[in-house]
Amino acid sequence: MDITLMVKTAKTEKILDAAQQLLNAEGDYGLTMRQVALKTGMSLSNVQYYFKTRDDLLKALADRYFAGCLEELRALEIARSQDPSPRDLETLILIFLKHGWELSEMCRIFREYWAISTRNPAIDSYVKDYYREVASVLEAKLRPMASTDRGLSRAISLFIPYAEGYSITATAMPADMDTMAKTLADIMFELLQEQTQG
Amino acid sequence: MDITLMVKTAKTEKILDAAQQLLNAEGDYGLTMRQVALKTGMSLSNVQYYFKTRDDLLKALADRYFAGCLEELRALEIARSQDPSPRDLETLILIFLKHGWELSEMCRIFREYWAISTRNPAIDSYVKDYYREVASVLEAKLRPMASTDRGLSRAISLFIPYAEGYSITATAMPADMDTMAKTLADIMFELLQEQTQG
DNA sequence: GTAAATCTAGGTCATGCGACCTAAGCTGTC
DNA sequence: GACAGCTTAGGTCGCATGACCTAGATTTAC
Repeated sequence: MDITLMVKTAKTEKILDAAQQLLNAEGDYGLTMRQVALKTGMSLSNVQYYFKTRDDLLKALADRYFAGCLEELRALEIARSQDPSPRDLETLILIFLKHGWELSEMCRIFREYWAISTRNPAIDSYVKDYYREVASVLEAKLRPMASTDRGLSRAISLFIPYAEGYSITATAMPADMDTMAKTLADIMFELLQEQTQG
Repeated sequence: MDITLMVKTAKTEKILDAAQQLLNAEGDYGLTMRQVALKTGMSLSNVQYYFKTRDDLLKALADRYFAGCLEELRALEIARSQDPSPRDLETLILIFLKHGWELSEMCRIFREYWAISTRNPAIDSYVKDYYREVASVLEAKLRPMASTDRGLSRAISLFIPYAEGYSITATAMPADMDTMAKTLADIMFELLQEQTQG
């Protein structure tokens, strides 16, 4: 086994971990090569040995981060009762909404990427691909419950934007989280069950 | 009439205009006192005379910006036909979704504020107040179509997060804008028309 | 007309940044 | 055990930033 590669990987991961913490706590411009060096206990030039430029680091971090989020999403199981009901969806929906309500680390980091992607084509591409993949994964998960592709497609195209937007607006909306989880579950269930084109 | 005040207001507005352009084009950290000075043709210290610190400028800009957005929203009229139908809502919904699809200047600037608000309590407060006011304005506009407060509240708590999230995910979703506008109009109409508690 | 306020300009300061360069130390190979 | 490639450290460079200071110009008030 190649020890060198292990060490290299370990250091790289250590740098990315520190970078992620900084992005979460200090934002885009709080993530500097020097702060990463400080946080990892490495010298600046050593960090720069593994990531030649800040942009390289930013891209590698985005790559790893989005991949991790997708893995987490893929691991999510949807409870399926014998008799399909909106309840099956509610649990899934609540997981997403809770993230947003608590402004989890994930939400904070995504806010940064949304802003960065506005001016960084590489990151923009990562973000776009990420959401496409989220849609694809959810599509696969919900397909067993869906009567038509059209209903499935609409249910997903409703849910993903809602969940992302919820993480921004949650605490300012009149209806509370449980109410909205139920509401959304009912709506999505209906979309998934639709038999004819409306 | 107080000429001094007029001049002061004019310069202040000029600075805020430049700051807004910078925030839109270059993001949070592209908005520097020096760049504002350059853009307005003023000296750095003159800009700093009107806004002592960068943070003051950022807060004043947010204040003006959100107020402007709300004014725009209040000016929006909802077409009401004799016979209420989802169509009445669709036009309104499309206005919001188009902003997101085209990643308008407004969307870009909001992305910055979402990120900034994560680490700046003053801006966070502006953002929260803004969305509360958006909810309140929409509530007033849609109330004539609503049968129950509960339905109204849920319709709004569905729409606002969706619209914000749509500006992020739009181009990655399987269903297109027109389809989703129709879908959302139907859903909101149903929520507004609901007679009994679900 | 003069004194006070408002406004404008120029300059300086310490700080932090990314990129780059050079020279060591380490490690595994032949 | 020598050599080559990978790894680490220290230092420097030019640049941009926000905050601050001082002084001069302009306007307003009395």
